Amino acid sequence: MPHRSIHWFRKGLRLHDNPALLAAMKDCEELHPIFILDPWFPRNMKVSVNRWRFLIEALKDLDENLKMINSRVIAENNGKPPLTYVRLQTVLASIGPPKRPCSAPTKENMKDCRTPWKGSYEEIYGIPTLEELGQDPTKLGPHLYPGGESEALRRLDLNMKRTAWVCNFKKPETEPNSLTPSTTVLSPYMKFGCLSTRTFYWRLAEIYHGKKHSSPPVSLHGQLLWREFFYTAGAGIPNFNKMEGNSVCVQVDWDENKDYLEAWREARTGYPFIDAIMTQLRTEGWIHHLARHAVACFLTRGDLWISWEEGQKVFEELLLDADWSLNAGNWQWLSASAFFHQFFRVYSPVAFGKKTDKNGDYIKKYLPILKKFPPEYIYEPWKSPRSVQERAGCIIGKDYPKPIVEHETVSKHNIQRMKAAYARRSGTSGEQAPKSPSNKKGVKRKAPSVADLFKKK
DNA sequence: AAAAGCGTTGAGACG
DNA sequence: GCGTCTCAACGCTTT
Repeated sequence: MPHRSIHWFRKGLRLHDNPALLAAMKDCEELHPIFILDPWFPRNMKVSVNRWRFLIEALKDLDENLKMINSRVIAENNGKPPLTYVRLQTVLASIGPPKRPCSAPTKENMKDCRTPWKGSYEEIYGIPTLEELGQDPTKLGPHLYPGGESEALRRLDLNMKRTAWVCNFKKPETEPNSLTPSTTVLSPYMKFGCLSTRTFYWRLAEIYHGKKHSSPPVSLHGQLLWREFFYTAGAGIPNFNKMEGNSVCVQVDWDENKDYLEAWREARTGYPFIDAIMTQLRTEGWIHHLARHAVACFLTRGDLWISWEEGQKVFEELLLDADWSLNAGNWQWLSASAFFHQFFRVYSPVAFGKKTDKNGDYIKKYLPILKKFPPEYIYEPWKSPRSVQERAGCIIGKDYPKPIVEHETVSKHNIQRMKAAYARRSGTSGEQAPKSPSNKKGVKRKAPSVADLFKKK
């Protein structure tokens, strides 16, 4: 049976002739090789610097050798995670497609296998209710995406039935503000592993077979590759969910602005498109990818100049599909901190939504207070004459906030601030993509490293 | 219109 | 003549 294992390296600091390590890897889907450097040791045992050097070298060598047999993508790219999608595709082309999924276990598989089950099982190990978890069920939003494998497979089937839609799928052409999702919303199921990536991949491959179909990066296959793209980045780049100590992340002098951050999080920026998206996020737990673009750009480089790490926290809390690497990676992308560098391309919180929803029906759905505004003012209600606001039963500044910033002004200013941040990056002599990723000094970590644990005390 | 950086490519230096 | 390295130019970037 597939399982996870921990291999505790104590004295056998080697890969060769290591039966315990081999046994740990057998049918193992997740291996955690560990060595315990007990801080007690240096405090209580006198060990010469020569011996320490020997141990450190042994651990480094072990670490390198373990990496060699792991992380195939990253290894294929000379030990560095691919920083562009094209590069990832090149690497994947040499690795080939993923393995076929294995079939689900049946009663037959369980024939000779017992599950010890006592009467008190439910009571002791049963799944807790929301109340028992300290959650308030009255705060629940609409139940649009029920959890679980059964729903995942049902949803997959439903989507895969539309073969023409699947073959023509181009992500940038789907709509961020349609009233029902314009994409599959399989991401929460992927995040929790209710749906296997390989199952999804091969279902698509079967549908594509012999037909004309879209390709990565915009196709559905392409979406799965984006996931791999950020997974390799998240696995291979230290401090990937932070700006500081993150080698691919542009160091930006973000503001701390509690009021702006709260306004953004609580859907009262005064920009209906932004606030509608943030409302959908809070109530339903899923928003379209391009809607994420719009609010992420607004929070960071576009308008509010607040660190992407703050946005990351809010998404982590509210998104059903929040996935560590994808969340960190996409926030860096949208804030032009990494992967994407054309910071002068700023989403307009007014114009962007209009492209696919002239009427503002999406805004009216999530911000019903604005529903009586005519289409020409729905994206910019503060521009409407008083009489229009009265007729709509919504006075701007009283019933719905005025814009907290003036987009035209702040976005221009922020582009200049981005430009300065990039100039500092290339200007400061040191940090220019070091040759080997291992030899970067001066990198500060926030999480305590092993070394930190040995410093002081 | 231009703003940036990644990765590739091709030319040239070097051994 | 050949392989390796360095450098600058260029094309591309999910909207």
